[in-house]
Amino acid sequence: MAKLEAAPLYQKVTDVLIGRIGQGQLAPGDALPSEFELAAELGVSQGTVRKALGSLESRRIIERRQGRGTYVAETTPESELYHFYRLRHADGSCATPEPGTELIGERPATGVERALFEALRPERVFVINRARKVAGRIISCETMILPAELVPGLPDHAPLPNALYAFYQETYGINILRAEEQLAAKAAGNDDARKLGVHPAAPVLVVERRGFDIADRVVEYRHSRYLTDDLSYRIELS
Amino acid sequence: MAKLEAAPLYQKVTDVLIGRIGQGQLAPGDALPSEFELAAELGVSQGTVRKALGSLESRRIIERRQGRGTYVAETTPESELYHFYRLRHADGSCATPEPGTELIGERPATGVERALFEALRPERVFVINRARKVAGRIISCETMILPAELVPGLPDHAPLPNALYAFYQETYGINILRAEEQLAAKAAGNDDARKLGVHPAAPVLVVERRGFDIADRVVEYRHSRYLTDDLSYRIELS
DNA sequence: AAGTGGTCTAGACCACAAA
DNA sequence: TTGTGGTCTAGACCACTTT
Repeated sequence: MAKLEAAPLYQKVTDVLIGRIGQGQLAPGDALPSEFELAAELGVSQGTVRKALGSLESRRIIERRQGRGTYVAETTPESELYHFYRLRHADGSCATPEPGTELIGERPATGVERALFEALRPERVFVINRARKVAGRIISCETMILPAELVPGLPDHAPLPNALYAFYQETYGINILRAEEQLAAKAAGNDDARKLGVHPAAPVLVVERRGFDIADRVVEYRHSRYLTDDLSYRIELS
Repeated sequence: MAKLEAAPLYQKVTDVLIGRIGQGQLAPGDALPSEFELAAELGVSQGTVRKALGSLESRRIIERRQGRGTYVAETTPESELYHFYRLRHADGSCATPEPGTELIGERPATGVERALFEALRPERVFVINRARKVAGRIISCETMILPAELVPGLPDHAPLPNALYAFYQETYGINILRAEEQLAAKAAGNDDARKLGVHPAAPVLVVERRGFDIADRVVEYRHSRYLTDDLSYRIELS
């Protein structure tokens, strides 16, 4: 016999809900139907719906509050800052960034970029270059690259807010749920040294990030260079 | 009325099992009783035991295999290498390290160290200094500090194996489940430059790590310096 | 065939939030 | 008071592994 019905029921429920959220049928902040309503609608028991909702909650796609209901997760500037923004002072407190310079451009995607955004294979990309300060001193310069069709009219929103991921979500319904990063210590080099106001041989922390959306597609590539003389990049491995 | 019975039943079941594993009553590799046996023994339903086991599995404290049973997780050198060892080649493959120099010492704990290992407040600590190579070239030097009472007779095991966390577990029953890290790019400085064979101004990736055991106590402090000219430190944020 | 974990159901009761 | 999610139970059946 061929192997049919391989996926468990709760997985199908999960997929249905991810589909609705991904398509914008359920927007961030919206309430989901109650467990019993979903169960009736999808023809499964409440326990099965619960298991699916639990899985979505653990992936921070939804939020559940006893007595209130279940809601599509919103990326608030505060929560975003603490999830993917890792820069901290020596005492462990968040090194809140201030806006510096910003530059937004559009150009055709290179072959490398089309391979990177393989699920979307964009013709064109937007490129954001920006620098940020902490306590008045420039501490980072970053380059963000996004498929143009995902974020139409991006330059119209300049200057972009500090918490970019919350902005992507509010404006374009793009929800970055996880990221893969490669870190290295490098000499600044001439360009970055000028932007950061340091010597070209000064060590900088170079972070390459790929940001993945709800469907696990790469939707943002980010190349950041940080000055970590007084700050550190704090992460947790588990 | 005072707030009693605050913790849900499955949480208590989880705690009981963590206790048994933490005390060595159940050692890595051991099979747990079946769900029904645990349920009968603890006076709860099988579903409640399942929820507790699911929580332990998601924290990688146990492993469950359909048809086989439930086992206390073993940190194999392979799995450890990929969980907490983050160094990768440019193509994404694991940069398998080779042994370099190694030096183990013992000394009284400083005040800072007693504060760091606050749950244990050790009188003495072991200090491991070692360098490692990739493709014949020294790429890291690391300092590990552990409370002496946790790892008695540590120097007798020299030279220590490459996968230290698996060694801690097999030899001392210490299971490091998660870690917090602070990363920064710094100039090598004279000492590290000599150890790593680079110029004192060369950029190195400095990683400070606190390793937490099953009871969420800090059991290892690690200070690593990596050369990231050809390698990168790869992590996932979620 | 026997025993294990994996899925699914149905229903009870509790805790919390809002009207 | 009503409706929501949170906990807990009891039992059915399935899938996998070992004997």
